Amino acid sequence: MSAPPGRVTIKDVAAAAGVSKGAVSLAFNNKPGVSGATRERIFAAARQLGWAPNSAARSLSRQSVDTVGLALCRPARLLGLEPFYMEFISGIESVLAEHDCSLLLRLVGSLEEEVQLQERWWRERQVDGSILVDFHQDDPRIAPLRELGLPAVGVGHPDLTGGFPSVWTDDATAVAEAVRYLAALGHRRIARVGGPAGLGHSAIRAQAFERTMEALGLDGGRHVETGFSGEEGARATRMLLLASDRPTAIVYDNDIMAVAGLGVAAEMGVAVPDDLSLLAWDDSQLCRLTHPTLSAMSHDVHGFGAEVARVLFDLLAGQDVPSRPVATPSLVPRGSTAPPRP
Amino acid sequence: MSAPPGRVTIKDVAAAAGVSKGAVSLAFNNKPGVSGATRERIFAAARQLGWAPNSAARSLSRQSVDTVGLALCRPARLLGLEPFYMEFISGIESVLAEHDCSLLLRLVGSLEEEVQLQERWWRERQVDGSILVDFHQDDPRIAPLRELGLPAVGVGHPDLTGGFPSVWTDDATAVAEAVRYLAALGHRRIARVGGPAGLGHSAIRAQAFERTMEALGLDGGRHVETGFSGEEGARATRMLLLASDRPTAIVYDNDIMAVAGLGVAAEMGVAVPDDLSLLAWDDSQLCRLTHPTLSAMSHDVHGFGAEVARVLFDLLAGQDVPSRPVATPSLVPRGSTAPPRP
DNA sequence: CTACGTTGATGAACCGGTAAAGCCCATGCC
DNA sequence: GGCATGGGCTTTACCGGTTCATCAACGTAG
Repeated sequence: MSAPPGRVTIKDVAAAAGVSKGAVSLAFNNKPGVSGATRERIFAAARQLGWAPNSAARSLSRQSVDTVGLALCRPARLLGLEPFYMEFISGIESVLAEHDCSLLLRLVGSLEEEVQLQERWWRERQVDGSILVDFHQDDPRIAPLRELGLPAVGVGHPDLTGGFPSVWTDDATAVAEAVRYLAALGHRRIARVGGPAGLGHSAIRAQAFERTMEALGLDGGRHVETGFSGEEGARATRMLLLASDRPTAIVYDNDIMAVAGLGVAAEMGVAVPDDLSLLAWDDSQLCRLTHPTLSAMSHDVHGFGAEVARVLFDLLAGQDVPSRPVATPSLVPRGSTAPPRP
Repeated sequence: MSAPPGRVTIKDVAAAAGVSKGAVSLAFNNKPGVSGATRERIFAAARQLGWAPNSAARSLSRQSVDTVGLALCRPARLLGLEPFYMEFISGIESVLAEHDCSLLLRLVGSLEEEVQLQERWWRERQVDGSILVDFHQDDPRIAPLRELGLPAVGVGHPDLTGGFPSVWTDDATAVAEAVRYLAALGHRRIARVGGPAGLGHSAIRAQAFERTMEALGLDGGRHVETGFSGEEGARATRMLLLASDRPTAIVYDNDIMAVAGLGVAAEMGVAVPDDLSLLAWDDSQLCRLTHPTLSAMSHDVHGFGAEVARVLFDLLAGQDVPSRPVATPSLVPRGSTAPPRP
């Protein structure tokens, strides 16, 4: 017999290497107190028995679980479509992996449900900390989770994250850039199709949009606040295009809605970009697949996620973590924007 | 003082309720041996102290962690685009949640890396079992993971999953339906843009495609095996459309490539569906956003994920689990398919 | 009145690691 | 030679639950 299959523990390894379990623990955690030779024997024994330290036991004595939580609160149908999240998650994971840390992911139906979940995660010590996304204005998660003492970093402007250290993109500046660009092309009637009104970054973008339009002396740009789904984007676009003084340019809050907008324009026989310019947000590969290709406000979503994870680690390490912005999204002009036809 | 903040354990609850920790444990696990009155006192104490059982401690003695693993092995950029996975994951989670079980998700770069990861997960008992997806022919994960004794369910045809109980869609039948439909419309030159050749289900679909074409007496349909990305789909489409006897219909292996194909057709001035019919796979919202809308082989991806999770639970419960198919994808005709122009 | 079965609860032994204190021996130094 | 030093390893006490053998108290049947 070699491996007593199934249940090999540190004790077996210790026995096989002829040392105490303390020594095995030291060796496996790269701590001083074991000679090179012994260390070798221990590793050899472990390898042969196929042993790795039991994570539950380790968490129990270490008082940390090397896991962080992320709850996403949008209908799955939407999430699947938004290239943003997978990319973001992959960025998070790239950093977690360096620390041998895992991501606990959960899709929830409402913010209240998320609060429940985060409370359980934290009370049961299933996570060392969490990442909070999609802040609403006066977000209902803030109070209970702060009181709980959950270590968490917020993704969103510091004004929104209510004291949780945050990582954010400067959407206001990006919106201004987008509008100025369209205005420079000669557009006067610029519209915006945004996400849900309650969502913090929607509000920020909406305000920046208004302000920039005003600053440029353009009449109150119309904006429609809707969901993030393609269907809603399509409906909003249809509405805008049916109005008497239809806009000559539309800025969308994500890329899926922009794709939908493109579809609607085609369906209505409105030429893009000649009769209508479209500008997407959260540039993903999708923007390069359509015809015409979609101009977009592009940013490094993977890097964004990675930065969030880094901040969380700093926080967990007990550091005093200041909120910090990541690079501002920048305009990538493609085929869907052009000067309006005179 | 009420809550000694941070570290309230079962002992504190027991003390507060005036019982032993054993009693608290019994109460919280709904086991007999505590009277109704005591049970009440215990719950009251726990609620007041904000206590929930520490998951590490519980896993340690229970010998199970209520967590299952899922590793996805495609570049993040792709994953984000494929609506399939998020939907699939959400299906998995809907069932896991019922069992208070969590999903450990990880993106990996190669199958070898996945093997490493699964080994670690299992050896360290971070998971009770795993879900394996994207089987290749002669998949290199099978041997090591079977030897390891990892409880896992495979997503894919039983021929591919090498002894792991599997849940699968009958792609061969679906492909046949797709081809027959196009043939019935009058198409003679039908092409297929498939996923990577190594991928098991690509091979199955490819073979079914060939066979059906043959059975219908159509000349060897051309098919291109490529990646799953939009860019690759676009390139493949361009290639097909530039050939001397260009196809009048193309079947894609996912929806993102079909969208890309639509873009290419537009760019090349090929009218869809008049000059070219397109048929997507893995129907998602995306297919309804384009113009024309995309006909697709549609299936219930959420339900698929849920079924996979159910099978895994059965397996973990020690049942003997037979492989089972879920519903075959079925054709949803939309605007991108029509009889070829004479 | 004793024997017996139940119910409600306790205490101690685990689960499989980590961490800190302790022990032994070789060395260095005065 | 005596004594501090420290490397190498063992011992032991946790971590916070679950589980099981045990026991007291309280009917209830014989």
